[in-house]
Amino acid sequence: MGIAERKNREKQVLRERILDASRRIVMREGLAALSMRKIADAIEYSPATLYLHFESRDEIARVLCTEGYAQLLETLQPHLSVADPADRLKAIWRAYVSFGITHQETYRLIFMEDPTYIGAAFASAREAGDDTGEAAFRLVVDALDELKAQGRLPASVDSVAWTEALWATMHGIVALRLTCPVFPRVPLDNVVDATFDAWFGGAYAGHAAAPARARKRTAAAASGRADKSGAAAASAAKTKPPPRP
Amino acid sequence: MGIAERKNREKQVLRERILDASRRIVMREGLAALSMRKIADAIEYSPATLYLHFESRDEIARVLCTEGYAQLLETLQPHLSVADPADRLKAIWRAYVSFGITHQETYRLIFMEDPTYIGAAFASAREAGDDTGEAAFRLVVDALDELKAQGRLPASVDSVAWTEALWATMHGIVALRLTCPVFPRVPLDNVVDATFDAWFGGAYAGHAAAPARARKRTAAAASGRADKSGAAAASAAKTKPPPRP
DNA sequence: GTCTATAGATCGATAGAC
DNA sequence: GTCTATCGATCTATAGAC
Repeated sequence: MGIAERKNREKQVLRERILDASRRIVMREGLAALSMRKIADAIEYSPATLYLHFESRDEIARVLCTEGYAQLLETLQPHLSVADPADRLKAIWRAYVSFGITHQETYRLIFMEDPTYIGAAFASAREAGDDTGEAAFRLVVDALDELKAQGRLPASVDSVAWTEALWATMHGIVALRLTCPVFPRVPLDNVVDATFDAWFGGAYAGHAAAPARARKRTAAAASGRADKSGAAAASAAKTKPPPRP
Repeated sequence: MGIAERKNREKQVLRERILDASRRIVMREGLAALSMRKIADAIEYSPATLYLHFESRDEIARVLCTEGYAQLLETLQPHLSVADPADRLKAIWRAYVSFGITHQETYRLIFMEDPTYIGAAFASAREAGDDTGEAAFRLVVDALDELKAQGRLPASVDSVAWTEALWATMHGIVALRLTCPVFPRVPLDNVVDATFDAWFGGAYAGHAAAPARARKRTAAAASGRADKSGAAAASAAKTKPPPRP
C-alpha cells in the first residue's frame, strides 16, 4: 500500500505547513490576527484547502493551544528533579515565568484567551491517558509536602491551596506584565523573588513548630542577583516591554 | 444663556445614554461584543449619531475602562482605613478579588484586554491631578512598612516588591478564575487565605529579627471561615462559574 | 485535492440630505 | 443633530468547476 501511505504522508506534510504558518502568525501578531485567509496566503494555498485539513479556525487554535501547553510542560521538565524541594519550587516557577515572558503570545493563547482551548487540551490529554500536566501539579504539591515533612513549613499548610496560590501568583506576574503598562515598577525578577521570600523565606531554617525566619534574601535580591543554580528566568524576563496593544 | 445650557445638558444626557448602553453590553457580553451598531440599536439612534459624541469605538471603551477603574478604587476605599495593618491588607485584597469575581467583564476590561485603555486611564488621571490609584498603591506599601516598624515583618522586606507580588497574586487568582476552567480546585477563598497565611502568618506573633510563625490559620480557614471584620469577599467570590467562552 | 467564486455576515466610519 | 445610504474592509465557510 505504498501509494496510499505516500498520499497520507503528503497530507500530514501540508497539515504541518498549515500549523507552522499559524504558529508564526500567532507568535508574531497574536491570536486575533489568525485568519484562514492569512494562513492560506502564507502557505500559498487557497483558503478552501485549509478546510480539508481542519474543520475550522477554532480547531487550529485549539491544536496550537494544546501544543503550546505541551511546550510549557516540557520547559518545566528539567526543573522537576532538582534535589532540594525549596530550590525545586523556585526553579519550576522561575522557568514558568520565563516561559510566559519569552513566549508571550503562546502563553496568551494557553491561559489568557478562550478558556475552551485549554479546556479542550486538558480533556484530550485526559482521554489520551496523558497526565503530564496533572503530574506537574502534583509534583509542586509534593514539594510542599516534603518541606512540611522536613519541618521547614508548618504542618498545618494546605499544600493544594498553596500550590494554586503559587500558580496564581506566577500567572499574575506574567499576565499583568502583558496587559498592564505600569507593572512592574521594580524589576520583574524582584517580584518573583519577593514571592519566594514570603513563601519559603523560613524554609531554610529548619524548625518544626515555629520555624525562625531568616528573611535576609529580599534585600540581596533587590540589588544585583548573581543567581543560583536552577534559575532559568533571569535574563529573558528582565527588561522586555510589552509590544502588544 | 439658558438655551445653550439646556442644549448642552441634553447633549450630556445622550452621552450618558450611550455610555449606559455600552456598559450594559460590555457587562453582559464582554468588550468584543461592543459595536457601534449594537449601541445605536440599544438607544434607538443611528450609528452615525454616536460619532457626534465619541470619536470612535475605542474612545467609548477607554471611558468605560476609566470608569471601571474608578469603581474598583471606590470599592477598596472603605478598607483602606482598617486599623490593624495586617487586617487592612487582607480586607483590601479580599475586596479586590471580590470585585474581580462579581464584576468579571468590568475587571476584564480594566486589566485583561487592551493595555492602552488602562494606560490612558492612568495618564488622564495623572493629568487631572487625581492620584487615587497611586495613593491606594502607596497605602499597601505603607501597611507593609507599618508591619515592619512593628517588628511583625523582617526589616529586610522590600515593600514595593511585596506590594507588586501581592497584586500579582490577587490578579492571578481573578484572571485564572476567568480564563482557566480547572482553576481553582479548592474553594477560591481558600486560595486567597493561603496567600495571607504565607505572607502574614507570622505577622501576628510580634518579634522583630526572626518572628516566630504561628501558621495555624490555613487549617482553620480551609474549613468553615466565620470570618473577621473587613472581609467583603466571602460569599460573592465563592461558587460562581465562568460564563464566558 | 485544489481551485475560483461567492454567499452571508460582521464591522468602523463618513458623506450628504433634511 | 440626526438621519439614510453607503464605502470599504474585514471575516468564516461552502458550492461547484477542474
